[in-house]
Amino acid sequence: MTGSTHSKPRRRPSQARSQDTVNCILEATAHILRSEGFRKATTNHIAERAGVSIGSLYQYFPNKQALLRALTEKHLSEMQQQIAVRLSDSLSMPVPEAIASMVDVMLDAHALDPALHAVLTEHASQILPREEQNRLENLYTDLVLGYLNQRSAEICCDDLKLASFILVHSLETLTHRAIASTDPQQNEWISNASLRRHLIRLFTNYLSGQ
Amino acid sequence: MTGSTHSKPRRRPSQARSQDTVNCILEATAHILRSEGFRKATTNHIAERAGVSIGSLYQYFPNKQALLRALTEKHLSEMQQQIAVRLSDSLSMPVPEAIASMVDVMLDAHALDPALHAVLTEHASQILPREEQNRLENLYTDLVLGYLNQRSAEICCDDLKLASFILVHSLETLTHRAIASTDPQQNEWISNASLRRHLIRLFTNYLSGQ
Amino acid sequence: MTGSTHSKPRRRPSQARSQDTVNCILEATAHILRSEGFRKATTNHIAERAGVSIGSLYQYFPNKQALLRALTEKHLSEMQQQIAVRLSDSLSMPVPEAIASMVDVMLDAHALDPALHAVLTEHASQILPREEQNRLENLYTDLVLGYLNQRSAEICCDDLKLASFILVHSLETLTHRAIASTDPQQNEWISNASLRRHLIRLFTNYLSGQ
Amino acid sequence: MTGSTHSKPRRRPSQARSQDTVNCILEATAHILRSEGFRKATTNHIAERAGVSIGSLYQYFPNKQALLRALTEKHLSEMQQQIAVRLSDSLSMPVPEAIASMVDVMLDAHALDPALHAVLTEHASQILPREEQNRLENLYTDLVLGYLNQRSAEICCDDLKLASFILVHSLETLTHRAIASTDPQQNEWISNASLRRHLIRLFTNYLSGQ
DNA sequence: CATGAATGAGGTTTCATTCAT
DNA sequence: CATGAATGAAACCTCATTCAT
Repeated sequence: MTGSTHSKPRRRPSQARSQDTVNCILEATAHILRSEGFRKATTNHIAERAGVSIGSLYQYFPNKQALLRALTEKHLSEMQQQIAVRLSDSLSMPVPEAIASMVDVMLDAHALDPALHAVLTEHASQILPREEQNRLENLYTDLVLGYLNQRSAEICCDDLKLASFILVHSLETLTHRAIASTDPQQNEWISNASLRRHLIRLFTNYLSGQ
Repeated sequence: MTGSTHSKPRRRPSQARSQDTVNCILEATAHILRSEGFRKATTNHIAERAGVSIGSLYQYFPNKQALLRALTEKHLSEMQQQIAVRLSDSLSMPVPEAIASMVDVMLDAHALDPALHAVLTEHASQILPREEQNRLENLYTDLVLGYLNQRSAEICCDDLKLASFILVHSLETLTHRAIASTDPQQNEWISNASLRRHLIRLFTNYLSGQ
Repeated sequence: MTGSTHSKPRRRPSQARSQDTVNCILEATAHILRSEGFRKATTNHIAERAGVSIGSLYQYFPNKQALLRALTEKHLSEMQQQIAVRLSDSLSMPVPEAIASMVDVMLDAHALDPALHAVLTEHASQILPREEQNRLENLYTDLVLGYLNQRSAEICCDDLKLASFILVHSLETLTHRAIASTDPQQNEWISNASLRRHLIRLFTNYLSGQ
Repeated sequence: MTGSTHSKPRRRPSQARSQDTVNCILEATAHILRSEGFRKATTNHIAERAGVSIGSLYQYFPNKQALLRALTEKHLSEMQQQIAVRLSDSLSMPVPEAIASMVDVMLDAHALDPALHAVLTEHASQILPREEQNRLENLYTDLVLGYLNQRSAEICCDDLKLASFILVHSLETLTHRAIASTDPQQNEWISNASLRRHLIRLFTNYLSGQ
């Protein structure tokens, strides 16, 4: 029984320490971005907060950009993992259910780490090359476009590409702004339940409207 | 006789020159932001481009933040001037026309200086304190909310505040992304005309839908 | 009497200060290179020794390379100024006198700032791009080659290009090593007079030999 | 029975492996110096290329200087081995043959590993203390001086020490520059055969000239 | 002895800001 | 008021070296 399911203690010790350090650095970066903002995320500050020397940071990340990129990719891939699985389910549903599902998925995904998401999104242009930014955007619009094409019979729309653009971006912005807003006043009055209801209506009426 | 030709130039000579210098600096800042990006907008570079000494720049603006703030406020107030006048007209129209008008106003406003608008928006958090950002946001949502309240009879909606939030933010994002996007592929397929039509339908169906 | 010959006090004050600073930085660099070596010539150390802030150093030189390049060019141009004038005189003399003159010129030129010359020569590859190094080398070989071609009747040699290569490089190395050597033992026994005599004989016999 | 086949491999197992590691590190250093230059020769890079850990490198060399010194000494001793044997033969010949032989020896020695020789020579001051550099230089000059003293009857020269200085240094520089030059233009036109002929004439005429 | 993760002093460079002229 | 030379804190990053495993 070499491969029992409950333990992975045999990983090589050196690599375990490395992975710890890497995680430590990434988590420190995330923490600083969340609580102190982009400008305070200097490599020295990150290393200090991670409890490692500046040299260690540069052992694992060739430069600051790469560190931020790695964090962004990790964060986005965590969101995507959530999203991809559930979205593929949605894509077999009829329009109203599919929209409801999409909204739910998006709300949940943004609830994962809203503060970090806000900072990373806001500074995307300084972290990722435009090409990569577009790739990420198209990832969703293409997914939705595929779905809309499939269901075009139920949809009253002359430009499905534009429709997916509108759906994805307004959904993204509205969930983002509603959840990530650190303004206590706003957070208060936007309940997830009613936001959900409104978003569903916004999109349903848009696609199926007369 | 509002403008006698011979007396005006002599009035407040120093103040006029001051205003010139200030405008010069602001325009240089805007130009650099548009064409070279946020990172290249150093105070020295701005002063050089404006044709004034760095010392003069600091004569008129206590620090870089203040300069960026002033530019942002100028830009937003120019947009608002356009918007406010025409929006107040819209506010007396019935829902469908009002929405069409709002969309038009927004599209026009963003067409004013899209590149500058993109940069300022993206770096808002580094320019304005959150408080000020919220103030600007509420400026629109409150305006729209006021209108929706006035027309609540024609609207099928249980939370007009949330509705105005949704309207303002998705309108803002979608026009912004559609216009300011520098991705040639996207610019190509999003025609203003069809975007306009879709936005109108999105919001009309949302508010008046069953 | 605005232009009296004994004073130049009207130069613009700002530019005078700048030039002072630049000279100060260059001299500090030269001093450190001479007395502490290439490795100790850090930008911070240079600025400190020059009595200016590190910021000032970078106001006048975009980077360390440029500073070293400027110093090298200044040094070489000072040497060349000496050399060029006198060498052009030599080029009209018959072979034996021309060689004697060339040796003298070289000895004098290297006596200008031997320690600095040694360091700059040794690290040329880190200061100048190879292309520039070659350009400097060819400057002399071409000059000598031109002379040899002109006097080819008096010279017993089948390959004047190779001859000029040999002349220039051994002259350069031998004067350089003899003068710049900081080993007191060697400096002692190589008198300029006898070195001069030997070099002249070395080259005269080479060119006019049977 | 000097080489029994079955016993040798077992002798000093650790020391043999040590020597292997040391050679490996030295060869890696040489390779990097030759192909990537002095600046890229970092201890970590060397260790990686040698296939040993950075810790092991420091097991065998107390610091980077010592490593470079060891490599330099190894390289020079390999050159010297070639030179010493053949030069001692030359020293019994009459002047013209001796000079021809010296030139040949030098050309061959420099052809051994010209790229490495170039790098080590250029950075000698950062590798060896001046004292050691002088020791190496004198090694040759003293050898040649000894020969010249022995043959002083055939030589027309008033200062044999200076003569050996001139011989050794110009021979060294000219072979070095002719061979190690990476400038394709120069490499092309300097054929070893004609360089050899010219060097022989240069030195022969110098020593035996009227 | 081997390993390689970790260290941190110190290098280069930037840029908002000040202040003597 | 205008100028622009000067400032220096602070950012990013390197690499020789150490030391726990």
